[in-house]
Amino acid sequence: MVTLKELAKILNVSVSTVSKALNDSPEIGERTKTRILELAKELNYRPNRIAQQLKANQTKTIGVIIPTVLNPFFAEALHGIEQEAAVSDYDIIVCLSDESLDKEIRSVELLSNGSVDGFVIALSEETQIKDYNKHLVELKLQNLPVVLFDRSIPSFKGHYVLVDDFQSVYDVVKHLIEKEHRKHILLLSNIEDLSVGKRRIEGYEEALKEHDLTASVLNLNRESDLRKSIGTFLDNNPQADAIISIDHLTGVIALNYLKEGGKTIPNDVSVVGFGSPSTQILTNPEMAVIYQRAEDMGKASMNLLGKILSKDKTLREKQSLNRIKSALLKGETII
Amino acid sequence: MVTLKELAKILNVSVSTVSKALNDSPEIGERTKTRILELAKELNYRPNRIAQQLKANQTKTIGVIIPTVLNPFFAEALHGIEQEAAVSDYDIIVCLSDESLDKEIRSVELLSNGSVDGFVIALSEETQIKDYNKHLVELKLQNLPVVLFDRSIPSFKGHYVLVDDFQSVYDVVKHLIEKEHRKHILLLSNIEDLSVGKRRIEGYEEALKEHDLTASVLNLNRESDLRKSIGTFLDNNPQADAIISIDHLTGVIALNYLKEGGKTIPNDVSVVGFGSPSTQILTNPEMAVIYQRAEDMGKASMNLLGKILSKDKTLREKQSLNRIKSALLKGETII
DNA sequence: TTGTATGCGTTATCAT
DNA sequence: ATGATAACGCATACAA
Repeated sequence: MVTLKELAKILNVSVSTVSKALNDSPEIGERTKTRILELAKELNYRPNRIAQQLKANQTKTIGVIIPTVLNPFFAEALHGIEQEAAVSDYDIIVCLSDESLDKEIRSVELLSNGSVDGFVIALSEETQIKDYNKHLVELKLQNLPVVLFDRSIPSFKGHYVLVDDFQSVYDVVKHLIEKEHRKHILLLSNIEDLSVGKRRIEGYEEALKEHDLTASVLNLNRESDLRKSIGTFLDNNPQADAIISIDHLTGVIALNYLKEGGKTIPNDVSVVGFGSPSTQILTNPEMAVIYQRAEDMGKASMNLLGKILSKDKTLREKQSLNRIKSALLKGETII
Repeated sequence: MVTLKELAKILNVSVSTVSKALNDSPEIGERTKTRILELAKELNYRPNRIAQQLKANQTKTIGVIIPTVLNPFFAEALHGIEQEAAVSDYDIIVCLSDESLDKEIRSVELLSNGSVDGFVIALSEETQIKDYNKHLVELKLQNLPVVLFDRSIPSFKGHYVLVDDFQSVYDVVKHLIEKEHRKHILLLSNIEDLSVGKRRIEGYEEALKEHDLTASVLNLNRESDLRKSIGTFLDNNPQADAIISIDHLTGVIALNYLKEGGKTIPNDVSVVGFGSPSTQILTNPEMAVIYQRAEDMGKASMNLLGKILSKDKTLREKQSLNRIKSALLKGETII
């Protein structure tokens, strides 16, 4: 890597002159400026980012911790985060928790040592179940801003980006009942342990209750053979005229199963799932989906974090704090 | 952030003593060591990663540049990369090229300024089409190791992690012909512009040629309405008794279309697609898939890069190079 | 056993 | 207009 020092040596000027010239400081004369600029270009000089980060006490990097990237929802969210980060010149460091609290904690610790300026996190399933918050509190203590999205835990108050899962399912079920005159609506889930799952099921139950219909929920979270379980469930509920799936998978499976059983979709049975347009293309007729705007949530989260980072005085506080620290260490007195 | 300096101040020892103690140097006495360790723990001291990186001229971070994370193949590959990186204590910075050469170049430039120790890259479609390699050559020049996976370009020689796409498709088609006695095998593709797409189509054509069968390929790369195009194509080829899809999408669509048209899968028509087990769960009966071991490729790529990084003398060279540089700058003579 | 000095590459303050 | 110096936080060769 070409450094300032080398440029300075070659041109017989001081390092600070080179630095100022490259930063287009008005202090430097035009002639020397061009000389320096030209050489820098020729040698393809690029300021060492790490050194800049150390100096500025700022990394322009965000830590992103999500459960997995295999789930299309998080893949899309990550895409949104990356896009939004790019426009603000932020890099993202990605860690995957695999739905494990332990890995999540380790990732937080790994990155909260100066590696990043802030975090965008989707909590792991285990974190939610255990309602564990110490690692998040620790970040707060260190003045590292965090934005949580999609999943929340009661014990931690902070910046959240969430959609109203209760309302969205409630609305859909209400529509099925009132507009499509459905009376036997089944709910399929493999995410009932998650906060979003719970909320969605509540929305379903509430809508049914208001119309004096009975709820029928199939929980598959720890099920391995999804298709078999769903098949059995559907066979046991032949009167079903609507299915609502609250994840991105069970709806597709149910729809295929029903079609194979000779049902016409959506005439005989309405099938509504969660997901995004890319989920829909896989079924024919296209399954109705509650459009989970994962990408938008990602963007919104990153955007929020960016605002916090720029507005927050944390940065300036850090800077001045450092001055104070230095002074104290030298034994000076602070006014 | 708590620093060495602060710990030193509090305990009335020097910074280097603290540093050595925390790195468990045998130079330091047991008593002082424990004192220091305890305080460090109490104040939750964590070495500033950026400073360490600057000092060591090494970031323990890998730049990952992939076209997108919305395509399950790359999502899985990323997952593999992350896993493998984690075991070697590497962080990964992820950039998405969106299949654009321009974004890919920018990402490379963004990260090749000391931010990362090496790269794992899946080239963008545009990069492949244009056979552009300057940014990669530039990395070589800077001694930044690169591992490319899944997609190759003729003009760049370097570390590649690829699967034999020709062979895999060739084998499958041969099997369809010889074992399942299929005679009218259609190929569906929406990736014919990519190197992998080309190779797969060649494998298909070769196998057909050897049996004197005629190839029939549907290229959909720039098609917007996949389902409609596929439907028309299938309608125009009613004699088809096998479909091979060389991407992760068109096979699923074709299978659903055929089933709806009353065909029995796989009795009437065999359908084989590309993808992974998670693709299969979406269709019923499960579509046969050529298992694209995306995760393994990701792991292999990262693993290879890790080996290059550790074995390569680059590091030591860098170190000694720095000494030499320093010496030269001071005007000293090198022996 | 502990401390001093130096350097990683950059930027900013203060002299000249 | 240019340069010397210090500082960011850490690690290490060298002194004591």
